[in-house]
Amino acid sequence: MLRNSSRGRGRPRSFDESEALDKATQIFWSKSYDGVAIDDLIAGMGVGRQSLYSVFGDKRTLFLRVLRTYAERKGAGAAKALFTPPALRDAIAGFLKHAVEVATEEGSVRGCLMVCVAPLVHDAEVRQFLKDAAAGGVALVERRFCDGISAGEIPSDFPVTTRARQVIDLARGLTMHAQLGAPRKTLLKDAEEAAELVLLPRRGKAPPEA
Amino acid sequence: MLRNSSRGRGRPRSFDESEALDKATQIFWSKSYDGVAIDDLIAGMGVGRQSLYSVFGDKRTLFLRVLRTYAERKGAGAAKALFTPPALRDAIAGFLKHAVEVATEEGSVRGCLMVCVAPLVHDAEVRQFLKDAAAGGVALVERRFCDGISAGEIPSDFPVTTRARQVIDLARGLTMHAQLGAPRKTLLKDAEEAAELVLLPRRGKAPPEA
DNA sequence: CGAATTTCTTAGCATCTGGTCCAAAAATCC
DNA sequence: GGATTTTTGGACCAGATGCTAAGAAATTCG
Repeated sequence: MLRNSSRGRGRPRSFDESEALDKATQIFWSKSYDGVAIDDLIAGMGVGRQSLYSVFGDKRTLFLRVLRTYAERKGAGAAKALFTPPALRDAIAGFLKHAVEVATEEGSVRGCLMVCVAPLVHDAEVRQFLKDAAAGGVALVERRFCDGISAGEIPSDFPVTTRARQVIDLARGLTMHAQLGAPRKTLLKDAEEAAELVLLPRRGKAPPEA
Repeated sequence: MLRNSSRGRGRPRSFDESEALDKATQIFWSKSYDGVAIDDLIAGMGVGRQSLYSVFGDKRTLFLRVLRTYAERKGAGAAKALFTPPALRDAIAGFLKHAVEVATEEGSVRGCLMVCVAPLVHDAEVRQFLKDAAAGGVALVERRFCDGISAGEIPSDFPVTTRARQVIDLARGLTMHAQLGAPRKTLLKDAEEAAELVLLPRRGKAPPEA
């Protein structure tokens, strides 16, 4: 019953746990929870049925773990894209472009687990996770806006929370377009335009000097 | 084999076709294609199994019909919200608010069939339909922007296509928030703010006089 | 009324679903 | 080598799945 994570007494595993998890991610991503049969997972992950259940638990548990891992990774990438560039404008554009790049990666599935798949999993825990993740994303962008205010790149009355939410919405929109098959090139341009939009000063304010 | 749509020779129908279709819409909407079993439809639509198949075809066909009907209705509502108000700003705000209202209607399911459910139906025809519908939505908003240019409400270099796409993206974002449980009041405010954002003049241009 | 036509009801089918059981295999510890 | 521990592979299960078949019921036409 116990796990043989690294070295134990029993028979060694014939698969790599995190590798199998990545495979599972792709499977859920491409077939969307309900469309995935256990047999799909077995075939795609290279794990026997019994091993799957004893290592990852049942389907729902596995999906939750996949979702958490995915979110963690994506969150890290987003944060990097957001806080690395010194200029606010590059940061926001980079954030949106990052979303596009992830959603249009070659060899992977189009779209995004959290935008296109998870929202309609009929499960309270999944829903709560998504809420929290969305709030986290907004908070991240908001923080970056605040940094921009400190740096004098945007006026101090910039509606940081509202605009942060809008950035997330636009990112979602881009991701959905990606899933529907829009070409990466177009989407990257849209991302730039979205960044430009969301950085516009409020009505009645003069634009800041670059 | 033939249909007894209004008056014919055989036994009369015991259900109203379009009423049953509305029920089906609600069912798909709340349980998302894969989650719907034929028995759910039978129970929810008040139609016998055999009748369901002979009148509506199989599950996929029924869903497609539901989707088309839904889209038609929603498109009409959106056009009305968009072209009724004389002021451009009210039109855009109204469009977004309309989306929110539909997505948060009491007694109905939260969200939107076309935003939250259909995107992950793994079917070429459905996907094409969604693409076309999205393009149609963008075109509608774009046309309204053009009217706004004619009326002198926005400058003639206003990026109508880009902004139209962004309006649709923001509407989608609002809808997804609705599905995740955001209160209508908040969403309506967000819709106003989104309208404001998307009507901002481009950088370097002075705002137009009201 | 009887023939024709259409819909309704019940039963059933083959397949797939998520999940469990159990014995064999492969490693370590003594 | 033998006991112990863990993973593996396959058989298996009860229930749900989408869909079809066959006959009874309800209506119109002659």
